[in-house]
Formats: sequence, C-alpha cells, structure tokens
Amino acid sequence: MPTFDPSKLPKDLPDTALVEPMRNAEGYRFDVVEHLFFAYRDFINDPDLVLEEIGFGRAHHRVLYFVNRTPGVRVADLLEILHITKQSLARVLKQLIESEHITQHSSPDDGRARLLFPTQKGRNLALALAQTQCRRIERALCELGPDGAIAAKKFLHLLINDADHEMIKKLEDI
Amino acid sequence: MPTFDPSKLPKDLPDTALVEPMRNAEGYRFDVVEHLFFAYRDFINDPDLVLEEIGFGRAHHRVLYFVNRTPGVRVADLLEILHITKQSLARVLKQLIESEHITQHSSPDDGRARLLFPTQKGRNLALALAQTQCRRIERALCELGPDGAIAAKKFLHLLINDADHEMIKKLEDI
DNA sequence: AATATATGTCAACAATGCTGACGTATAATT
DNA sequence: AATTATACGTCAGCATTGTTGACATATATT
Repeated sequence: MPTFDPSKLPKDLPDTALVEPMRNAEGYRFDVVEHLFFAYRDFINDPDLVLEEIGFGRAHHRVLYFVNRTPGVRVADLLEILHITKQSLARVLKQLIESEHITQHSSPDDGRARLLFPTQKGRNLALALAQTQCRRIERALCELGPDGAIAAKKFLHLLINDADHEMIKKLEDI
Repeated sequence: MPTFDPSKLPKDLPDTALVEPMRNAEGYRFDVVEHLFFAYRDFINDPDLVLEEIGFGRAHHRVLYFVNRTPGVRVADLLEILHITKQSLARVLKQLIESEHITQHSSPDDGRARLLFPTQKGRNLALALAQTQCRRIERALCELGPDGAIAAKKFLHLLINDADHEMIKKLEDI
C-alpha cells in the first residue's frame, strides 16, 4: 500500500521538482474527483469479471444494457446514447446478434431503421451483469437513507451535460 | 434524439424478441446505473478535449493527476492506485518524463525506488485538466447544498471497495 | 427522378489494456 | 560474502475498443 510519506525526500532534489501536493481548495474538490474515479473503477470491475468468461468486453455490456433497457431501440439511438461511431458499435453488435443475445427487425414506420430487441438469453445476461452493480448501489443507498439517496442521484444528474437531460428523462419514464 | 416509442412494433416480430424493458424494481436501480454511466462519461469528456490538443490521452491524465496529488509517489504506488500493469504505466510515464511534466529521483530510503514529482509545467497541465472537472463538481455541490454534498461524497465512498478505503483515507489526509 | 437518410461493411490506424520474458540495480537474508 | 528478493526498465506481441475514410444498399422524402 502507498505510504504517501512526504518526510523523506531525495537529498539532491532539484528545485524544478514540486513537492507540494495539489490540495483541496475553494472550487477544487480533488477529494471528490478521486472518489468519482475509484467509484467508477470498482463499479465496472464487477461485470468485467463475468464478461471475461464469455469473451465479451465492456462495449458489449453497454450495448446489451441499453437494448434491454429500451427494447426496440434503433441503431442511431444507440450511437447517440453511447457517443461512439457506428463502426465501433457494428463490431460488438454483430457479435451480440450472432450469439443470439440480441435480435433485429425492420421498423414498420421506417423500413431503413433496424429495431433492436433482447432475446431471453440476452435478458438473462443483462440481468446477471446488472446484479453485481445493483447490489453495490443498493448497499450504498440503504446506508445513506432516503434523503441521502435522493441527494446522491441528484448529484449525478447535476454532473451530466444539460444536453443529455432530455434523453435521461425519457429513460426514467420507461 | 431517441424516441423510445414502444407503440410501433414490427408486425412479424417473433416471440423470441422481448419487448418489455428492464424497469426499476426492488434492489434494481437502473436509473442510478445509467446516471453513473452518463455522469462519468461527461466528466471525462472535458479533459479529453484538452488532452487531444497536446497528443496525450486519459492514461496520461490519470498518471499526471496522482503524481500532482501526491508528489514523491513511487511507481509501485501508482500501479496499485491505477490498477494497471507496469508496462502500461511505463509507456505513458516515459512520455510524461520526456515532455518534462514529471521528474524522477531515487529515494534516499531505498535506492531501487523511483520517486515521481511534477514539474511546474506538469502542475500547470494538471490544474488545467482539473479545472473543467472541478467546475462541474462545484456546480453540482453548490446546487445540492451542504447536507446533499456530504451525502453525495458518502455515496461515492460507499460504492468503492472496502479494500481501497485505507488508501483513500491517506489521500484525504494529504 | 433526384436527393437525403439509416444502416452495413471494408480497411487502416491509435490508445491503452494485457502477458511473457529478460536485464539491472539495490536490499534483505542467510 | 553469497544468495535471494524487490523495484524498476524494456522489448515483443497481442486484444479491445475507440477513430477516420470510403463506398454500397435500401428506403424515404422532395
């Protein structure tokens, strides 16, 4: 484990080397920055272990998640949600369709659009991956209590770009 | 923007396709899962734009951040903090040293260990990268108020593996 | 009929993670 | 003093997942 012990510095340390740490200050909450980093790191580590066993990665997880969250979603919608290119999406989507976790069907409204639906197999995997993450969230929210839970979610919402709030609201209303 | 309109389904939709979305339920807070996803996505997007201009990536950012946060940190410490291999770290660390954002010096305690310090150039970059993220955090915490801010940080803390709590506390005490 | 849109696909490349192997200091142990 | 363990560097190769550019196809729209 790191010691972070600032008492023992090299004798010949040149003055080009800064020894003062970046500390929390007005408007600079470094403690929150790193909390966010560690929280997200641990949050995605759980499903990673499951994914590894079946030869999938995080990219597959994200696609599978949103297809299960909003069945009938279009390819273009996923691109907007995930902020990736269609070529990146196509690679993992192809595998998810071949492995029969996802099926695609033409939209009756627009024959060009492909609507994506999960299969039961895909739903099962999505739930298995969500389980570890949801347990982690549940544990935290319970400990916080009702008011704290509301604040926590509001905090995350405030971190998100305004441009995405409309889309998030649509997800909420599902 | 996605429509998520479930009213228009393909006529010939086989019953292997699930149309029911995964909805929030007892112990399954999907709303929080996706809030966390979007929040982190937007959170790291700000510095990404700055990094791109100077030919650095997220990996450089993470290393530079923790070297600035804890000057004199050892290579082995960074590996533990970042959860990456020494080969992955070496690649970006080498560039950061060559570009004179970071300097290295032998530890007086242990001649094998290399202690890493930021230069003024490295500190400036670290602060520039932190600025956008800290503004985002500050805006959210202000809106939440004191109690909400405490709950928000506590929430993140509860998401983090117990194994990391000791290290985080050391960071806090810096 | 002409144009725009939704999607698929091929090819190449970049960033960043990984494993395995080997070398070189320096510390610690015997 | 000799051996072993540790901290780090480095080379080589590979996987995942992001990117751009170019081009094809089907369907809508004008």
